[in-house]
Amino acid sequence: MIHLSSSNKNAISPTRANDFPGWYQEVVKSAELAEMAHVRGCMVIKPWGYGLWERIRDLLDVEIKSRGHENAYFPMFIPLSYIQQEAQHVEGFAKEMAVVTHHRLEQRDGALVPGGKLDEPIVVRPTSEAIIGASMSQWIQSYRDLPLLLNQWANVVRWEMRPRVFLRTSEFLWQEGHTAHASSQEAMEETMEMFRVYETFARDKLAIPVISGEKSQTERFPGADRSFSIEAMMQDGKALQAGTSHYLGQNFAKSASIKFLDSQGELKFAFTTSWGVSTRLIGALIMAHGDDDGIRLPPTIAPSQIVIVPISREETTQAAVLDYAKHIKQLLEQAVFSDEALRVRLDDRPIKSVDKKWQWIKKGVPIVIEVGMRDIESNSVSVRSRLSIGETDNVGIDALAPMIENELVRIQSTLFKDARDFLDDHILCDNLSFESASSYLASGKGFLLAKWCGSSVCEVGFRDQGATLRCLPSSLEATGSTCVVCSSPASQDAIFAQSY
RNA sequence: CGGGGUGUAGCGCAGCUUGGUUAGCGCGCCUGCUUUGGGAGCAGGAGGUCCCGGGUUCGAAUCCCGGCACCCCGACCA
Repeated sequence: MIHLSSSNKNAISPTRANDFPGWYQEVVKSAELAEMAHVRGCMVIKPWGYGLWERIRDLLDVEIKSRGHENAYFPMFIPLSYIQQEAQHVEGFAKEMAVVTHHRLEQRDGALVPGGKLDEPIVVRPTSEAIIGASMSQWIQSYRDLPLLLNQWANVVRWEMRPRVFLRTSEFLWQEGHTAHASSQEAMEETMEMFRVYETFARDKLAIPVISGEKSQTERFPGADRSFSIEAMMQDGKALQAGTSHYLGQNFAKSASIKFLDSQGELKFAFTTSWGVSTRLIGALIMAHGDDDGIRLPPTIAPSQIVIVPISREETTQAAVLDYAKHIKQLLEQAVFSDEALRVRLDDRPIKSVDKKWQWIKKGVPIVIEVGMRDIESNSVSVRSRLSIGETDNVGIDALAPMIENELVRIQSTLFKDARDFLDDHILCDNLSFESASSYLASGKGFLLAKWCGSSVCEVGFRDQGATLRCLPSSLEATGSTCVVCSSPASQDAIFAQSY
């Protein structure tokens, strides 16, 4: 190992410890992931950030399709009357709906003003249950038409009060699955199946450990009978809902009239589900894995896993170094990580190599390979892992491909392990008094795993501490036997935390 | 929509309290030389409606009034 780092200076500031929100924004900016657009609450997703979304999309799309779902596309404009059909749905989304009321602009006194008022206002989809339900009602007549398994990759709009890039923007990208089934049991199985897909995806692809569980009644999706979420922990101890799966029962079937004749000739309402993850996952990646030098990307998700930086300041050697770099690129593209060929990028931009190095570190590329004349002469390269940016490893070409494959595996598993250790270290599961639990939650340093009696009064017992009931975990058990809020006998386990 | 904060070069900021040369600094950018496996050095250079509008004044980045935007903390949420 050669130690090259001559200073303790971080690539970005502030640090996580000094100012976590400021750090988050600086990571987004310095990694060129996105920037806020001039339209309030909207973001411009830049190529590197969109590359992350493309990875998420491509990997998840395989999982979705392999379970029999087909992609389709529905309009982003929804007639107001469709939205009005499901009462809970209306209540949940009305406050954040963008409404289109005109269909034309007119010149008036030198300014463009809306003209052509619509008879019925159109809302921009905040989610597509309503409009997909309308199609489902036409497409489904018989039990032979079921199950109907759809998914769409789309943008949605929710007029948010307090936008934060990737975490809460007025427009965001997501995937929304919508299915209809003949029986409650089958719909419930679908809900759980996709829930497990998200849980596994977060763990194996994003390297983010999650706590999965059912949402309480008050936290449920508007219009759902049951909602399930995966909750990830950010490095400031707050929870981030990273994916949801909903069992909608017959609520939307009734409001959209999704009916079918069963095998006995009886007309019945279908049972529907919906499930989604969004560009918020990129925010989760940042806050789960980032360090004080920027984002750190799990190799599975990195748009480029390896960046090769040629080092050749003398013009006479540039061609040779570039050729060598291309050779290394070809060599590595034969190697494999997670059943895919390595994604290798050669950075031959005409800027200083040391600047390139720092740029890629801030962008979270798992491995940067630096090559120069010295490497050519010794038939080797310098390998710098994102896990230890201050050192490089000199690796002979013969050993390079397997070494890189191993290092990518190590990075993927280390990021997951570190995140899991952090999660484990920041879940308090002692049997606390209400006062102790309150002060712990108010500090915002982690999750509380505690017993809950199930009452909606106790559910919001930590409202003053800024904490809510995140989910009722399916695989964790709290100590004690009484409700952390009211002290009456309780059997349900609950995760309380501050959240994004 | 409440409470606080901030708007000055691409980015980060100083100057404002107590109005007074040509508005500065660091980083970045451009040119040249030096350096040449490392977040380099020297010299020169480009880049500003000091958020917008009004007011006070001989004179406003600075004081006053009114807007707007962004950030942080709440209420709301993927």
